[in-house]
Amino acid sequence: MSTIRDVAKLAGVAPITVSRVINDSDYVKLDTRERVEAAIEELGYVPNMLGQSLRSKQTMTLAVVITDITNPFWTTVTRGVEDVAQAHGYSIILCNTDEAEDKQEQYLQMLLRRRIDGILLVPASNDAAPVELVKKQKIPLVLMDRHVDGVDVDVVRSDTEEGAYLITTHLLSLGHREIAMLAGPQSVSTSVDRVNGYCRALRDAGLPKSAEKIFLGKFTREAGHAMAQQMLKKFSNTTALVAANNFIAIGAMQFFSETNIRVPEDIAIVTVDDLPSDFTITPFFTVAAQSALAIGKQATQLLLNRISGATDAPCQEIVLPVEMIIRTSSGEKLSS
Amino acid sequence: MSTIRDVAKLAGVAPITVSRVINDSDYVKLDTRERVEAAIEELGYVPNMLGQSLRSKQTMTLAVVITDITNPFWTTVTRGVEDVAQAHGYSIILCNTDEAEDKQEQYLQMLLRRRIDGILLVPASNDAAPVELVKKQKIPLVLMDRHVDGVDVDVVRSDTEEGAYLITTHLLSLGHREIAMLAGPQSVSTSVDRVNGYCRALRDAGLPKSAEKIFLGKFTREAGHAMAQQMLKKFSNTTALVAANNFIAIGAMQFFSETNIRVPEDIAIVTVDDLPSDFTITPFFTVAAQSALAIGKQATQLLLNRISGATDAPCQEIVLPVEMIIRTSSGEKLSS
DNA sequence: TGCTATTATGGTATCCGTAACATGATACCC
DNA sequence: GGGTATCATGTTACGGATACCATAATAGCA
Repeated sequence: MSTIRDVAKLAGVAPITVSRVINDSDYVKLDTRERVEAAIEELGYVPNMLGQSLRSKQTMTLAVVITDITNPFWTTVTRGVEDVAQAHGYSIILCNTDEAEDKQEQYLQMLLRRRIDGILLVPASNDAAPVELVKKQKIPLVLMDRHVDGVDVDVVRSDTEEGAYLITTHLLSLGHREIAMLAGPQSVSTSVDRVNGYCRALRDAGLPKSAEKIFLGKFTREAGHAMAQQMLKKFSNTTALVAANNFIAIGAMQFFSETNIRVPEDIAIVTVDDLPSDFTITPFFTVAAQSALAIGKQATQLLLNRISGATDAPCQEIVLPVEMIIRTSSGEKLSS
Repeated sequence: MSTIRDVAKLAGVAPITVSRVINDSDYVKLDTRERVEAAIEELGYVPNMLGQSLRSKQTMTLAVVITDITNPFWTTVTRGVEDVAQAHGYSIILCNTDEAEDKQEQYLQMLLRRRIDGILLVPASNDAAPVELVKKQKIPLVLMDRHVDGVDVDVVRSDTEEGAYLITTHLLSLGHREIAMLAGPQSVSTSVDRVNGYCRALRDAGLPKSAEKIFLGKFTREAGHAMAQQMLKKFSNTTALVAANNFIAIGAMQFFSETNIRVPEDIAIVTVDDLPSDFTITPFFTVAAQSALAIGKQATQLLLNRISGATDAPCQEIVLPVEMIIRTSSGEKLSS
């Protein structure tokens, strides 16, 4: 693969002149420019970005560190990131942590070595250490979807507490009183926030004691299945269910379907996070929908502002609104 | 951000000694090593991979060029790529072409500038030019899912022709005779292959003339919706439908649901590509399922072999088997 | 003609890490 | 003691592109 010097030699000029032609950065006589361009063409020369980056201290690369690209929510977030990044000439490196802190740590170290221009991180846990690690190296960082306690850092997320509040309140308004919650892990802020929203709704309805039917697990279909089973065993009088995300809801649905429990007739379900409409024939779940695309786009925009120095305001937390969409899974108003 | 020279100065050694410590590459006295490590710690030194890459001519980076990360099929392919890449110490750069040739071209140029070690490409079209572009620069390249005519290049894909054949034959075995096909674009090999599988099945059943009910569109829900509408207008006696992918199937389903046409009672549907089980409560479609994960993994493995020089065999085409899964959308055996 | 402004091009050093080679010190053996 | 093998560290140059400074040629103007 040829270098700028090869091109220079062939065109009979100095390397710097070739550089000027490539970057349109300075005076070059038309005749010289044409000779250089011919040489570039002849050699199939492609500028080496490594050299450029070493000099300019810019890699034009952002990293997206998410938990799992297989999850349509992160997929959509990533898409938002990619769109904005690409429009500004940045490429993105993709990292799946699988919610594992050691994998996350490993990835972050690697990203620092790569001199990435900025990182978009969905923290695997509430631990501040990884955030500190990145901040110490002065690499711009924006958290997506989840916040981390005790660190000053930019965050772009949805108002997921409000989302859980809305859907729980909806169940209450339909007459439900025995409402269980199937949540995610305690180490993840979105899980905690959703539990809080659920509790607040019950408190506001004067039913603080009901808020004991909380099950902690993971944000997965398997966990939803298992938690639904436990829940029914422990609280058989439950008439409605708040799932902390769509996978939990689907897992629970599968359990109910296996045990011939009808939804919403026997038990009503609401959940946070919609399923992408492209994958569903008839949308079924009553949900608190958040815009994954907006999270990705806004986070990237903020990150790019930090990188360019356009925004030097103190760290901010951007909280996007959620929207409740009422469908069939929450059922009708209870008659009794 | 500190450099190897800063560390060397602080530890009172030459830069190369620091390099030796970092890479464990040569003799270093224990006492010196400790001094260097202390200096690294104190400065928070992180080696700059740009310098390393410039020297070693390896970026330890692969690119995944797919059409849309929002599509669960590509998502799973990407996941397979990431898993294998990560296990071998490679990072991946993600590119969405949206099936647009100009976007693809732009991305490929950028990847060449970045001196990526290898590219995993889902070609946006049948055009050989982009493949030639990459091959000219001697960058290892493996195509995924789709093949391109007239170029010698590695390909890893599913036997999608056979998949379409299987599901069409299944419809025939149920007694259907008026079977339409809703296909993707003509410029994409998987679309053409699936049409061919459909035609072969009809030919084998002695119904060559039936193979005229072919509609070409895109691999999207919207296109599926539109094609289903056209199809019924043109051939109202159709009793069964072969969709070229799951999005088309879902779009068609939505159209039928809007117009009160029952599936499978009024019209049976089969499709290529399963929906990820995590997103579905009760799987509905009879499908020819391919393993997206396997495509990603195998393609990456092959690419890494090419990069390391382990495989210097001529270009190969790896065709993975598909599996038919019979569910409700194809219905029962026709009584008449 | 002489002077400054603009245009056009090149030399050298630098970004950061490491390969290649060189040197020096210690250990070991006959 | 002299010679070789191993250990330990350093010097120099290079990978590819470009910022900075320098130089030279042309243009413009009094």
